[in-house]
Amino acid sequence: MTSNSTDIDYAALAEFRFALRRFQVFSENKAAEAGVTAQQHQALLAIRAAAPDHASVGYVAQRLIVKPHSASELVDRLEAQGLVRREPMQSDRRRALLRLTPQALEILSGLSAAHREEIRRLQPLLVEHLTRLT
Amino acid sequence: MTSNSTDIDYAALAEFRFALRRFQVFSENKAAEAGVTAQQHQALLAIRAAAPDHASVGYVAQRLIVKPHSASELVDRLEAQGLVRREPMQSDRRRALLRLTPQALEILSGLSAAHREEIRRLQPLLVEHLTRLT
DNA sequence: TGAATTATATCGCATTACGATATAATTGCG
DNA sequence: CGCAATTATATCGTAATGCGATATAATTCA
Repeated sequence: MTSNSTDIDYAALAEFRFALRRFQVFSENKAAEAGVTAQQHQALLAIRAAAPDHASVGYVAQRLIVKPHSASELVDRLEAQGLVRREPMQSDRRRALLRLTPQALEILSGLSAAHREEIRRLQPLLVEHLTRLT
Repeated sequence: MTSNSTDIDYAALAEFRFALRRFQVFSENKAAEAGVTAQQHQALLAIRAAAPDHASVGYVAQRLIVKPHSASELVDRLEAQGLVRREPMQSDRRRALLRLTPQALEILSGLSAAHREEIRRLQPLLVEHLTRLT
């Protein structure tokens, strides 16, 4: 019996998810080595990549796809670690403008370089999985 | 000033992570609609994709990259929901052979079809991000 | 101006993976 | 062969984190 396009290739799906999970574990481990959690790393990256003076708690919530109050708590923890500072935003005093400290910039630089290399390493595998599933 | 290969493209990294995060949220939502957590879905998929009679607690731990006792707890929860049964393994009585119930097979079938479609939809975007980072 | 909306924050809770530890079964070395 | 080491799984208490519900302050707009 031959397979057709409506058969589900569970093995291919499982392998794809395994590859994604390995990347996630790599990322968690690198973040931990740098002294932050994976979510904190993502927040630092989102803030760094935001347009100048556009990084706010709400912006972090949007980019990490978490509730605004969860982003607020995440930023609390980053602030407590000295990685982020909240400044009042001149244009809208409800919003907190988020700034990365030099320490955060250094951590993010190292993590980003490591991640870029890992993504380069995984790229062929991921593309192959994506192609197989398409 | 032009960029060189050692500059870090934070925006590209952030966009890639955002795309991955959207897929993760899609997956969590679909799993929740089907009455399971994302981890439970992954466990069902891993068990389904395993070689016949090779699915054990330890196998789930390997494929989900969690500690064996975490996999044991995950399987506890699946068993409590009637999605997995533990059978004693004839060849090694330390191991539990995991079997999916008909209900689990049905849930997994629906989730897998939805995920395959979403992966097809996201494929060009993910490949573009991967290419940009390479 | 006052009601509705938006942005952020606080509190208690539920979930879940983990470390430490335990137990049972299997393996392998002397 | 027999016991020590290893392997597989399970249990318990804990820590981390995102969420719902709720609160407060600032802004918008009818």
